[in-house]
Amino acid sequence: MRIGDLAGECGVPTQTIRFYEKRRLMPEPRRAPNGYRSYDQASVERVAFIRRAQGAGLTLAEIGSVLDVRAEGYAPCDHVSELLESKLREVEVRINELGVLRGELITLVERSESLDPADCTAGAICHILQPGLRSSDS
Amino acid sequence: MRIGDLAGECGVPTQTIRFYEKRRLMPEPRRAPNGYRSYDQASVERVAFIRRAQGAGLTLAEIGSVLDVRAEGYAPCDHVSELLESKLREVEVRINELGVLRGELITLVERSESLDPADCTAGAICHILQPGLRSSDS
DNA sequence: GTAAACCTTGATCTACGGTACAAGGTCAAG
DNA sequence: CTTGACCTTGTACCGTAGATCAAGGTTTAC
Repeated sequence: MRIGDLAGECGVPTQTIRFYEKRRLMPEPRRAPNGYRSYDQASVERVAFIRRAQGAGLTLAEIGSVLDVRAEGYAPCDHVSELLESKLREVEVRINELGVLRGELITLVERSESLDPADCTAGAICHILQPGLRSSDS
Repeated sequence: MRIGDLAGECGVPTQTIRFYEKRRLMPEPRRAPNGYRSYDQASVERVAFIRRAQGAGLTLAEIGSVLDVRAEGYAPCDHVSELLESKLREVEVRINELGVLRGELITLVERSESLDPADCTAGAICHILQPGLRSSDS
């Protein structure tokens, strides 16, 4: 199986396969006598794993660490669990941050509805975005 | 008032002031006879406005559009309202996306707790991240 | 008189995951 | 024998967003 076949089966461009190889996410493949990369079904599974892991929000570096553990002969489950839990916490932190921002935006939108543009002076640029919304202006 | 004074009062580096000028967020300032930039209280307010708008999640490009409207002599309130509402929708979309990801991560973490690492074969790399989680594998 | 602050232009950084050439080698069909 | 689809390597670039630094020169402040 040549690189184009693998790429086609996995739905990624051939360059991406080479890119993964350079980043050590894919092992150096066997080579046909003409120098062409030669892949098998395990390669398909490996690319698919990478894409699934990406879908779960893992970075390529994190996925690489999983593959390294597996390459050392250990089941990477504990490591994967940690990564997933850590990623989950990251996502929750981000959701909370965005929730705070959302609250501030709602406050601003409400303010904009209660203010008359005719009262907006050039010096302030726009009175919707005036100080006094946030409490911690230290 | 020189650039260092302005920067000090606003709590930003001097380079940032010049950067804002290059991006047309700050107007070209008057110059002292020696060529130094010369600022006044309006400049302080302007920088403060930019930082407040950033705090509300607006990009520098969006802030620039607000300042352009003001520069044309109009109160930018309607424009600011639209930006804030649009930003609010963006944030909510993002929160929802992250919520979906969060759900998937939780499913995976739960799965990892119910699976035995001893059952994890090398071929699959890690059985926690196996197909079958998502329904839309079209 | 020297250290700090200012001036200019232009390049580089962070982070992430690719994507696009360019110049050339290999191989089957017609 | 030539066209075209495939492959090889290496290098460079994209795009987002907001800075941040370097180099080389002038001016001010103490």
